[in-house]
Amino acid sequence: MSSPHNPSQNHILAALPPADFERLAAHLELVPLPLGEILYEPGSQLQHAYFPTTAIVSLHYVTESGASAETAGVGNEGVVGISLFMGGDTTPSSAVVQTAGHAYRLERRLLKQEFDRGGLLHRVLLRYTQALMTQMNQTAACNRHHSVEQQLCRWLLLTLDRLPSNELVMTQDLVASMLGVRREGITEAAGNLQRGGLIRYRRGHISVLERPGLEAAACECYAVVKKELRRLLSDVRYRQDTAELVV
Amino acid sequence: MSSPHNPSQNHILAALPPADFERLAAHLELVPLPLGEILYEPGSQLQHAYFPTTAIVSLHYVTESGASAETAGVGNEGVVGISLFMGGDTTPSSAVVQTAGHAYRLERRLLKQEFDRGGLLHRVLLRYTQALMTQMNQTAACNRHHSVEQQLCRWLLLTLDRLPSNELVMTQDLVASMLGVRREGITEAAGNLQRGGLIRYRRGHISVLERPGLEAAACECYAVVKKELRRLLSDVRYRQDTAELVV
DNA sequence: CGGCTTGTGTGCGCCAACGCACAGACGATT
DNA sequence: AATCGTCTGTGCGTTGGCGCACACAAGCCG
Repeated sequence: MSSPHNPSQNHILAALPPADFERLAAHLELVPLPLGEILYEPGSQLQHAYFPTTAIVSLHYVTESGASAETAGVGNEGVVGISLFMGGDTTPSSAVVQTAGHAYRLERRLLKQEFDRGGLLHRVLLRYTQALMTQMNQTAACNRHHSVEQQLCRWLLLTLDRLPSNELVMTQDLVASMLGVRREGITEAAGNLQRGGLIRYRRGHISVLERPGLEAAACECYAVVKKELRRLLSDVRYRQDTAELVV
Repeated sequence: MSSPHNPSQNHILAALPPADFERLAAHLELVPLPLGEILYEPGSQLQHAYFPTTAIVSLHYVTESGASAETAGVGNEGVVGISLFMGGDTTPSSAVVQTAGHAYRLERRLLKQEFDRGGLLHRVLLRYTQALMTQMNQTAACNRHHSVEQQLCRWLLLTLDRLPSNELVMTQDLVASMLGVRREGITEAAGNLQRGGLIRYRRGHISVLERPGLEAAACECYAVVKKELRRLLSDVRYRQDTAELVV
């Protein structure tokens, strides 16, 4: 009887105490996020914050010469639109849907209002923002010092952690543009991983076969980001995810 | 009669309305920050927030293999210790003094207290944090796509903007470790810039001769960061910097 | 003034990643 | 079942940055 969608699928929303949650729930609007949809671009004034449930959004910067690089990703653990409550309203970066799915969105004014109440949402959003900073930090260091293959592993793991299955729908070309490297570089790195039995892929589908192996092949950055996310969001209360699968 | 030091030399403190400022002023402690001093490291629990006046602090991450990379810098425009009010208390990165000087420090509890009042400090700190994120973002993209020489220019400009003079005391070795590149890479890039008449250096001293030229040689990242800093902190009121030079 | 520490210049060989070009292979479509 | 667009494999030559080794120079200090 219930929809397969539920705001509690997003960890931030799930962390709210019932009172706060109910106050927001009425204003949360479920929206589909198709692959490639742009949530915001450098100049644009963001109108909503997005709390992904099944979608994954990539935050990245596009250089003047057209090259791009992801600096962080956002899935059901977070929210897109930090700048709304941080006070800047916009950012020089962009947000693009990397994996199609759904998100609940909340109008800018309502988010601000709730944030300014200073309740748990305030606390959780700031902690999440810090986790996001860790991700950016780590991406910066990773871009400087780690190989494409290591970075691919890191990225696959981070993406996987935001998905229910162990398969992601993603062409090598797309992955390359996320990491800001050549498509051929991904072909080669992914080939190595496949030969090693860690992953398997075919035309736009990548599945992870042996997770521990992937973790070993990844640089430390994955673990650092993961650990920090857990640390920062663990002591907030989590609402049971009561979404029943509709069959 | 007055000390050459004044909390208003820090832009964040200077932005506070008199009432808030006075409340804090009594608890601000002027501390010298010698080159190389470590304000925090990955595991450590930070006890104070630091508001630099003349010092510059480098936020960076050290990889398992010992390589390091700066992800952002903090001078008199900002504050070291974001995690104190963001709620995480620590971070996986480090903060090291890059240019010796002074800072005012504020005890953790007092900072939190004032932050939680929800006054202007709250607002300014969050906006500053967003600016800091922009810096990290940009560093990530820059590390991926821009040349060592471009990055050197960006870094020189950002550092210069935090100093009163046009000379910085800094060995090439140190610059290299900031950018996470080889010392020889800096020698070469700096040599080019010197031949082009943009800078001049001698054993640990770098002076900028032609700023516009440097800006032209830098990648866009400098301008993006600078513009965002201005945008985010411009509409807050600034106390006059009344520090009189003591002769 | 001479010596020593500490920066800086330079010349290798090396390698990861790049840019380009094209062949092949998959799988959806009709 | 044939077709065609899209995705993937591979093979170049090129290059920016790395790692190492060592020569030299600047300036502090006795």
